[in-house]
Amino acid sequence: MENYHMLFGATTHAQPSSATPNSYNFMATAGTGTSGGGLHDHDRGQHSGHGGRSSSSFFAELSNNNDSKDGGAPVAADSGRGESSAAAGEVDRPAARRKGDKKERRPRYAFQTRSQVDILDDGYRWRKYGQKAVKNNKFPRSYYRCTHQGCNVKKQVQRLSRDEGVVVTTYEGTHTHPIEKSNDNFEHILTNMQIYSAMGSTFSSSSHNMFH
DNA sequence: CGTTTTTGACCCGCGC
DNA sequence: GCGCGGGTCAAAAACG
Repeated sequence: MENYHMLFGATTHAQPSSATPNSYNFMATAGTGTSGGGLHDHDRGQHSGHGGRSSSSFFAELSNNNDSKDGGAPVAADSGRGESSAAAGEVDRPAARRKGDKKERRPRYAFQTRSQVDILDDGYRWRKYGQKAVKNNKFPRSYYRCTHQGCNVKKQVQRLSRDEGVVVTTYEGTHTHPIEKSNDNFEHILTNMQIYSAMGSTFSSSSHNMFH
């Protein structure tokens, strides 16, 4: 891979924000509240609020547990995974994990950015665990997961085939650990970004429509 | 040498 | 019941 990894301003790849203000479309989806009801917000947004508002405020949580099938991705807990351990010893099968489990909240946040690079550095460390091509898009979708132990936050990045410059990043879950890198970085983005339109819950109707 | 990326296979829910 | 579409895993390669 290339080595543009650092911050935004420093990287040459990042388009000079001076001339072109990055445009960001921000939206949020509800989080799979399987158990219905529930969904307390609690306060997990403890991101070291040094300075002004913490980044969590940016990801306002939208809990519209409406009925109507959830969005295009049934993101149930990660059970499944039968895997090829067949011959190997005994890996207990999945199953046994339904019912009213209390820990099923997994909010999803998505926002659209206009940038040359797919991966925006949000201060966390991500490990790519998959890449798949989706049907109405020319570019593949990349799946990342937070490397921190116990942090099951996932993120997927996809670029629109239509506009190469538009990248859709979808976060899933909430980080349960402080950010490794400086937060300023992110704040800087926030400051520079312009939220054009916040899409409501309607977004989750079907993923196909959205990217097409 | 450890960690992350790559990449094909597998799995699962849903629609037909 | 099968096929499609999408998400995940895991082994090996790549990278530092």
